[in-house]
Amino acid sequence: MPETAEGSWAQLALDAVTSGDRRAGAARRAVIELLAGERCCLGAQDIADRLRGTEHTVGVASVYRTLDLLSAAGLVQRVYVGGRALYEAVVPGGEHHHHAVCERCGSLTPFEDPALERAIDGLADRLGVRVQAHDVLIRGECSGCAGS
Amino acid sequence: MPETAEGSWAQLALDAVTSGDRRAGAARRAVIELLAGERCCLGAQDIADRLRGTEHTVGVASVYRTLDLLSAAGLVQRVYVGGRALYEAVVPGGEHHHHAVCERCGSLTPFEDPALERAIDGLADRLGVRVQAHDVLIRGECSGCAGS
DNA sequence: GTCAGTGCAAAGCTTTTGCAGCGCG
DNA sequence: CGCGCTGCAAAAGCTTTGCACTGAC
Repeated sequence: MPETAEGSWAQLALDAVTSGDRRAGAARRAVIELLAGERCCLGAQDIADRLRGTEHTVGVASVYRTLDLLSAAGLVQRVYVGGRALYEAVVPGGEHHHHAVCERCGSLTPFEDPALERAIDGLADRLGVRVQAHDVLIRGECSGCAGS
Repeated sequence: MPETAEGSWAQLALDAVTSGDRRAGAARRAVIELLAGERCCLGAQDIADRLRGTEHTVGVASVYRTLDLLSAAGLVQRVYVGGRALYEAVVPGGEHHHHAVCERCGSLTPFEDPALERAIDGLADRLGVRVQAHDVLIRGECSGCAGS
């Protein structure tokens, strides 16, 4: 989904996955294509299931292996919610967002907040750690569920 | 570990666990006692293992059941790191902190930051969600590992 | 032609559930 | 002395690993 000046996320992902002596098989291409066209987080099993009926069935193992590769390259963000891992395409160095999960209906809402990012940046110095990444998860009730 | 004016966290936990028609068996007492004397996060399996050699062996199932109870009462905080759940005693309404995990050595460092809390509070209004809780996890390299 | 990638199936882990018996209140 | 709690073991998920085979380069 996200576009950059140099090319689409899908292109970046393909590059990452074919760098070195790596090769781009059908499974990797299929996973990347699906992820590129998706706006919300997906679980590994979801990805395999969605690909099952299409031109090429992809095994769960290949999904995990591809996601590991992309995650290491900083091209997918791993979000743990409710003990499960969800994956989402992100452009490294680009805008980055977090999620609010509704405890009632389970819906996931993405959001971004500069003040939050600033607070975390400031923290890095104070703690004396080299921050590579950070995850924020808000848990509560979404506007739809709060009314009932 | 945390103390309040009304009593220790252990007492609060015991109260929570015996409210209504609930009873405090040996397993619940043992888990609460262990958690009360621990300053860092523990996994469910860790808790069961530590209790194995003591006066009373506690089954993993009882550990999970006790943790669920305490979690629902807001007396333990669940932290997902690396796909596993870790548990930690917290005083509801008291100071509350988050964690930085070192990607190199796996060490977990607690921290608190008012600016971060303010940013999240401000977010609640803007998003239109009723925020019940929030998790923040910083991933990077701790000061010890960053040098090498 | 070589060797990385792939799907399937089996294994590994964490967490949940079922159950007979124990023991708290 | 009833009913909730407990430990054990089995089950249920999610994720990883092993392996023979396919197919990219």
